[in-house]
Amino acid sequence: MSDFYLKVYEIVEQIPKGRVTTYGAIAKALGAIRSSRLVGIAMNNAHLTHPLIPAHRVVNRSGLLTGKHHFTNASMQKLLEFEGIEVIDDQVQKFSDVFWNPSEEL
DNA sequence: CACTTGACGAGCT
DNA sequence: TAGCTCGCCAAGT
Repeated sequence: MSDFYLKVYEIVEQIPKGRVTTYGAIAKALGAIRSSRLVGIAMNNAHLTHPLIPAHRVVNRSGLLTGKHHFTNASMQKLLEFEGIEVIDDQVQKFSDVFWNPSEEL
């Protein structure tokens, strides 16, 4: 397990309830802004090594729920709405309001 | 071992 | 404004 993965999990675990962040923001917080894809890959493995990780709070830069197909049981949208985040058509509403920047607020 | 794919994102055309 | 290209790199075929 690389440090990158561990750091990704560390950050994702700290996303406050009712807030979301982006793959790119996480990558940036780790000092590898161009490796945002790796964050996605990390999330892909996250459910194996860190089953309780709130991956539903991580969306792409436009607030789109691109990873919803990876959620087998509970729908990503349902989880977000349960936390008070408005989601319409896979798009997080008021995205800029609920956005949590790990490099500024961590 | 080589090639493709992908939970991304920024920049260029 | 919309679409294309490239950087990045792990994991699967």
